[in-house]
Amino acid sequence: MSEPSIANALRRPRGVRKAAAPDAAAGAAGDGLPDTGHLETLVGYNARRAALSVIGIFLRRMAPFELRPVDYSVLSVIAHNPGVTSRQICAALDILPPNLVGMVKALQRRRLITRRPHPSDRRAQGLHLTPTGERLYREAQATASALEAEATAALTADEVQTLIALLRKVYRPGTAATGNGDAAV
Amino acid sequence: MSEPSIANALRRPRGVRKAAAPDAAAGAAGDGLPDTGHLETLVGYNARRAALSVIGIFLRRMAPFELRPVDYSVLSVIAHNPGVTSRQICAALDILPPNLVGMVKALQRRRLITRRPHPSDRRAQGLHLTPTGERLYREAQATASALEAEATAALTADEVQTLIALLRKVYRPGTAATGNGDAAV
DNA sequence: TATTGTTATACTCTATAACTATA
DNA sequence: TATAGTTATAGAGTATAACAATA
Repeated sequence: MSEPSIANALRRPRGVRKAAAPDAAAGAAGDGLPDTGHLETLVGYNARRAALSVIGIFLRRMAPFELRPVDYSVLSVIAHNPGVTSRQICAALDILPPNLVGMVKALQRRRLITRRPHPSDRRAQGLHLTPTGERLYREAQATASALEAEATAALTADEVQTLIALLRKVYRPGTAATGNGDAAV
Repeated sequence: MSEPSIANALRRPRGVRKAAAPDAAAGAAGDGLPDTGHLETLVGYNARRAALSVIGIFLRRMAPFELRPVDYSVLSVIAHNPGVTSRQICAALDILPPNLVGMVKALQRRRLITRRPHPSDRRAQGLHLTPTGERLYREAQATASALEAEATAALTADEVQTLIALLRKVYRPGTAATGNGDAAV
């Protein structure tokens, strides 16, 4: 109820360039950008900026589908796990149950997903993509791949794989991630 | 007023492990975690998770100083740019001016920073750390370094530098970042 | 006319409590 | 007693409009 939220602790930067100076007060106010050198040595700061950069591109490219990153994530989990329950999605994406309700409702209202009785638990309901949802998800997934390529245009394919592997070692220290997320190590 | 915010577009995941399955509906509800393999191939998803992981550690370790990431960033910019103006901080950290006002007020109320008339612009005021602010920032900076080491414990020093360089190439494609953020290339 | 800093405020996102139906 | 899903709501973060003082 009071803990500063982890997710909202991320700020959103736009175009910091390089403008180091021993004293920023010289000259008129608003001259050049102040030095952020120290912050740029921190993995947290750089990871946040990179994430927000990619998300900015995501929002722009996914706008035609009216899918925010979280909506795409939910659709993706349902697409690859037909019959998955809300509870499972919450656990996988770390969404709190009350906050997922509205998203599922909205996707259902758009006729992208349906809910069917769970085979063995009458409390739960399995989520599935509708044919419309499958079509839209297929296009969205292609767009996501294209957008990722755009976001990482400055990197080689090998560098992208290295980057992903290193990021996983940060947030999932146990797993010795080496590759593309399917097999290997 | 209506555009989905970029910063809040980041969600906060916690402990996704690996539990691929062709159909998640089998078994009782809430069995294992559904497959998130596709999402894990995306730089955006992984960067977000890594950033949130580091931020979680940051919040815990910085709690004694009562500094959120944004507060630490603001203090850091002031510390390394004495006399910097609010406007410059906003530009460097991409904070909107109305949202910085409260932070500056709070830091001032805690006697960590002071505001002095700007030498050449009577509209602006230069921000400076107080001796108290300098002491606290020094400790906070040491804690930030320690916390970064903790957050990247699974990586070698070289891997950390590689990771930072690659992240910079994502959010700052122009700059051929190679090293530690001070000099080089 | 443009900019710095500010107030007020609306909107979005995140988190907690509490309830129901079922296990 | 515990869990899936839900409602309601509190709290934190992000965004825009508009203003006074100064450039």
